[in-house]
Amino acid sequence: MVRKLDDMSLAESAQAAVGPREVRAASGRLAGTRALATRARLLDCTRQLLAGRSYRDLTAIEIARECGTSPATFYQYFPDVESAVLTVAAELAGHRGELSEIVRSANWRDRTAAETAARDLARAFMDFWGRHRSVLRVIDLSSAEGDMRFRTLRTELLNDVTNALAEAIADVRDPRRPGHLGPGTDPMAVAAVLVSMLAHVASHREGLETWGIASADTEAVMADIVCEAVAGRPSRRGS
Amino acid sequence: MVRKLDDMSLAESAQAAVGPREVRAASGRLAGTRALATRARLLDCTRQLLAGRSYRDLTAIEIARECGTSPATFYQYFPDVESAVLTVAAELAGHRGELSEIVRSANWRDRTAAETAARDLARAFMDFWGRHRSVLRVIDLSSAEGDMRFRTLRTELLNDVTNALAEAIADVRDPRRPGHLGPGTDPMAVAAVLVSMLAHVASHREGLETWGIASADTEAVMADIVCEAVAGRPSRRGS
DNA sequence: AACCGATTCTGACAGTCCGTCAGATAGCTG
DNA sequence: CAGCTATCTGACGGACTGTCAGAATCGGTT
Repeated sequence: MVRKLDDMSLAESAQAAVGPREVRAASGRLAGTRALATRARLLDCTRQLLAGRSYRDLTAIEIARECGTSPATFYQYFPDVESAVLTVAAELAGHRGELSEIVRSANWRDRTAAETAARDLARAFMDFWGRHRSVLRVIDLSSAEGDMRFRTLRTELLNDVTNALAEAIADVRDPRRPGHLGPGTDPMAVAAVLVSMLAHVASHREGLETWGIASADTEAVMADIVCEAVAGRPSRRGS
Repeated sequence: MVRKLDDMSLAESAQAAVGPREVRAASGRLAGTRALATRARLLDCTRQLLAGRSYRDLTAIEIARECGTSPATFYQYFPDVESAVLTVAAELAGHRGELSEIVRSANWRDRTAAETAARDLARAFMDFWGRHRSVLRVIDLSSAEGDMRFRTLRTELLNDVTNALAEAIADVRDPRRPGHLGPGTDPMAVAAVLVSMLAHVASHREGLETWGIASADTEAVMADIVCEAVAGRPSRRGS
């Protein structure tokens, strides 16, 4: 019996010995070095191909070929292409701190600091999406299609920033400062909407540019909107 | 020679007799009633299946089966599954007025009217996405993947609203009214970001609800943000 | 250095889907 | 009903899926 390694990836950490969950044959053994290397190579190829082919056309055979191994080997490690992609996606969750850190470390009560933080946040989203766009696209589609594995992952990924923003909003909100979104609005809803905006614009940056809208502009606009929503608008400023 | 009908769909209108563009055999003839009916039936099934299966698993054979016809028939009308979906998607472009109308018919200089319009717009996005989510998802993915056919379509779909918003923004902008996004910001960029936000939140409504954020709240938040960005914020209001 | 057991990989196969013919069927006209 | 044309489909070669049983490889042992 060969134990499938699929679920290992979802929690690369401690609980590698979760449940037997034997999918193929005998022996509940862990993976050796060679196996781990092969698996990693397969994941690399998956990531790489995903950046080129369309998700719909990504095929198990092609991944195996690109990796210089046989299709059977692929199936040794992943039950299907989706799972391999899910695993690649799961690796992104490790970087989730990058974004929330920016939010948490800023003092949103100070106008100038807030403006800088908002700008940094927008830029960070652009960066992050730029580096991982192909994978993030798939996460988005699959989670929108209702696949809970991807939806959980997406939540995990964005949870941090969203929470951080919600906290900042709740923290800054002050009856004496005018200009916030209505006091009745749920900070979490505001945060979620902001994150959605950042994510989507980042994801379609290329399209917007094709259409004649410079990234620098969208970045600035997003920063403004974030800043307003979180820190509120000072009574005078714009033109 | 049988003429492929694929491109017909992209411009159901006048130019049905575009170019010969014979893909299969002889005779550059137009489709008869029966053919049109079959094609329409195939499109219906495509739409319907897309709502259930995941895009990745949507297969030509399945569409044909669902439709009670043979796979060969499917290929008579569409070169591949993608094209069928593209055609289904193209039909949505016909509804693009729904959204822009809301923007155009409102008087954004009047605060109350602007608030109502923004709210209506948010609701309209939610509605529209609710009705066509499965197709819109695919448009999003494919255009993000760089497929120009889908990207053009997406642009066509959102162009109207975006332009309308940009016009509204430019129109309302007035040096004496404080509270707008920086005067240097490109109205088009602002509009594009707003539309992105609306679209993405609408597309992930379900996910947000699962996560405990009520649609009514997100709707309100989006409306607020749109209103601010377009009409500017009055010097006093929130708590 | 030759052997052994466990680990890892792969050739080969049955099943399904893709995409394309040539030819069968159905509809219209006289 | 004959004849013509538009429309549909059976059937095929080729590709991908998913699963074996057995081959290749590795680490350790004598």
